[in-house]
Amino acid sequence: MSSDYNHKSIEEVIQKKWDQEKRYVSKIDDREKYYCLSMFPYPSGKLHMGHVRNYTIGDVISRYKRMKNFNVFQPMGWDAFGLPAENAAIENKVSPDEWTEHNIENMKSQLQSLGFSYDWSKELRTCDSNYYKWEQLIFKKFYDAGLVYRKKALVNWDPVDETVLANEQVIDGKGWRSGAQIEIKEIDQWFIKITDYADELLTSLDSLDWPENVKLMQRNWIGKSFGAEIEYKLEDDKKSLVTFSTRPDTIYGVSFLAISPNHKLAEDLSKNNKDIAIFLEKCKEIKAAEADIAKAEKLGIDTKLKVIHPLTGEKIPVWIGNFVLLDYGTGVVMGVPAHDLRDFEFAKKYALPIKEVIKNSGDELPNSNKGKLINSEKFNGIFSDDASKKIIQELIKLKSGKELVQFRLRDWGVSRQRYWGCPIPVVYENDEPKVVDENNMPVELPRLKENSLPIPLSQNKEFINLDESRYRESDTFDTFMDSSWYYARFTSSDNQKNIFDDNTKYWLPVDLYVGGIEHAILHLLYSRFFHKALRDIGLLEGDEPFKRLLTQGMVLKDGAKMSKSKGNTIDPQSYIEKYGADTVRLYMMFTSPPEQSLEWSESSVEGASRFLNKIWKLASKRKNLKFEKSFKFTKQELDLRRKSHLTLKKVENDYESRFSFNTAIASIMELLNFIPEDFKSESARDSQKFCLNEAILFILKMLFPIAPHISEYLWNNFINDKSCIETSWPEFDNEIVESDEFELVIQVNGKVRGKMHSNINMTEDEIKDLSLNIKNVKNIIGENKIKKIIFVKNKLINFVT
RNA sequence: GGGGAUGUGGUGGAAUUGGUAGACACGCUUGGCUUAGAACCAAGUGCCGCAAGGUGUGGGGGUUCGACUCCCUCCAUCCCUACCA
Repeated sequence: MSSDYNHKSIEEVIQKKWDQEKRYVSKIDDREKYYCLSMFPYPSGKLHMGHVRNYTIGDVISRYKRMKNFNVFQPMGWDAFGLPAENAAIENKVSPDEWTEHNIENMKSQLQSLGFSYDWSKELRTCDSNYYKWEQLIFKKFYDAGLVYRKKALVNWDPVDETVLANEQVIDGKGWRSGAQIEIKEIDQWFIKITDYADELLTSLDSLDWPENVKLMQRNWIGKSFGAEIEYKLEDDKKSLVTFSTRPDTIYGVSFLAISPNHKLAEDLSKNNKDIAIFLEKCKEIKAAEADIAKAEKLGIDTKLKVIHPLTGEKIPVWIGNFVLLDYGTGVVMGVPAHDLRDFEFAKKYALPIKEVIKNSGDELPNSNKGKLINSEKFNGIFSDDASKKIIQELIKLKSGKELVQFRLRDWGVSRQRYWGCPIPVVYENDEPKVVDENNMPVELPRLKENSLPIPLSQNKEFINLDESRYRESDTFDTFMDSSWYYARFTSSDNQKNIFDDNTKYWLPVDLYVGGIEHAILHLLYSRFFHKALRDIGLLEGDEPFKRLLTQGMVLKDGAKMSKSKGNTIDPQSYIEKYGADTVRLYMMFTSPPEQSLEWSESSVEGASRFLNKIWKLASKRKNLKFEKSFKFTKQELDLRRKSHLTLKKVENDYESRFSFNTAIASIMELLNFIPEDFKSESARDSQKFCLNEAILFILKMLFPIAPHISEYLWNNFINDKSCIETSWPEFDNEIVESDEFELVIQVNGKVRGKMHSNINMTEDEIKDLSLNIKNVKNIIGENKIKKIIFVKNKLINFVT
């Protein structure tokens, strides 16, 4: 064996071996299954550091689970539809499918060079008609189940390029290419009724082993709120405006109603009122994204209409407000300036009355706290919650309102006006939409003619026009549709006849899903919805797709997310070449815990490489020794054995329940540092050599999930039999781990004043006497009386004076 | 605007249940080896102080014998916000 650690040749040899053995092709067997999935990448061109981190975490856990005798399934594929392919086509004159194909090849070879244990036999890509024909079938089944409908919805329209823009393509209200002022336009689109499942999506979160913050985000996103629908009759008119409010207790504080600029009434009024028409035009300039609407200056215009307050009979003005969303509630807000910050600002700006109806001592206006009602006629003095109930009862009596549960969650608009996506399988016959028959699926995405730019399907006459009376839908699906069910299709991706099969039953649900925190809401919620809907259709079993979730933090450089526009990207490839896959993997796992963000540091990579070199030096020239009964261990030898077994125990816990790989690596490093120099020399006694070899054996096993190439290579050389490093995990010996000595901490008033080696069998009194005799402790206590002694067994004693 | 995180040495981070703050690593300093450098090896390294000791986990306040950890409050940074993936 060579004396230098040569990562290149080692990694090649080991990867070839895995390939020949087909080690990571998974089949159903008797062992407990473990489906470990990392979020598949969009094939943007090259792997970035976020991918490397994500996939290393998934691979470490997969390998560890394999050593623990689980039947592990870890597939990989490509989320291959999306906007960047179209952009690349426009910029570089390559067709989206060629560009995507090329990127996949490139990224696949990068993944392979990192030694991830994927079952490539199940690889899938969402842009294959073999994949998306099933997506079209799912759409049909959803349609048949009443989960699909058509509705007008808003899009960003670029009047110069004559195209719909994504939110990220709108910069400061202008189109990113044309620079034209974008408009908000309303067009017909397909929607999926995710709101039918709102309640279940909420309640079944409780059954999931997910990070609490992700569950909380989903709960808030679904946003179930209890409130009332309250009707305000328009003066001089039979019509009325209906508002939704979660705070009916503040109804006596209403000083205006605000309706959305997209509300039908607003549009009707604009026909005969120039000022309103101008105002609505102005509102159309604001980007449709929620954050932009919320940040924009709050503007309004008085419609001069008045409504009648259902309880007081007062006349209340109706305004149009640019901050009112049509999609949430009824598109009409009741303005209570005293108890809502937004309403307060609006009222101040337009000199509307502010009437306080909830009183808490010390609260300044505006405040949205609950409290006792004032200025509320017969409801005065009643507390908010109770008052809300009574007011709703009153409104019901007057036929002016009802109790209502409202969700913030909106139905999912899945239509996209793009080329590079899955065609929505619909044909219009005399303008009536009909979902395409299963026999006529897939509706294939038409290929581009050579050297032509991707045009939206709506402009592709050959594709669209079928005959005189029939034409195709020209929108494609949101790419979130593609990624909402891939976890299930992975299990049966080689089955051309059926969407799912027995393998699906065996492998699902995903036992661990690893991916970026940025997907906490949308992707994860859509997938959960898909799973439930597919269950109700009879295609899948179980209530949830992902049993356990690990959300990894971002990789940062100079405190910011790595991105091309900031020019702070680091290309993993050069590091893989220079230091090898094992070093890159080790670095990634060592630098910070998986859920935290990771700050890239150049020099720490070298540190990781140095550590592997040390392991190589220690292990490459040794052969394992079997335990001999004749060994009589010295204290120093026993100390090393204890350290080895303790480390094993800690690392197992870190892998198993905490996913705390950085601390696992730190303790392996500690063990390595702990080995006495003379144990390594040629002249060491056999019992010393045994203790050293035991440490090496453990180190190789513990390090394998993280740095598999070097560990397996050294293992094959070190161990005298033909055993495979990946098939077992060593067991620690509790008798060796336990020690009857510990270091006692002695405190005076909670401050450490001394330490002492103690035996676990010592009584509190013995410890007390010994501690009080320590010079420093004596000095600090001095003349003071000891009022109290806190004694924590096998840990500390604290004298309170 | 709403929602979710994070904040500890020069740097990445550790402290798992309220019980020794700074493990492990990077960097730096000094020394060894070397013609020189790289690599490697040894020692040191939160801050103030010669020392005794004091002080220290974003700021301020609180609970406790004891707080990075629990509570209140303020500040800063990052992520998501429904057409980026």
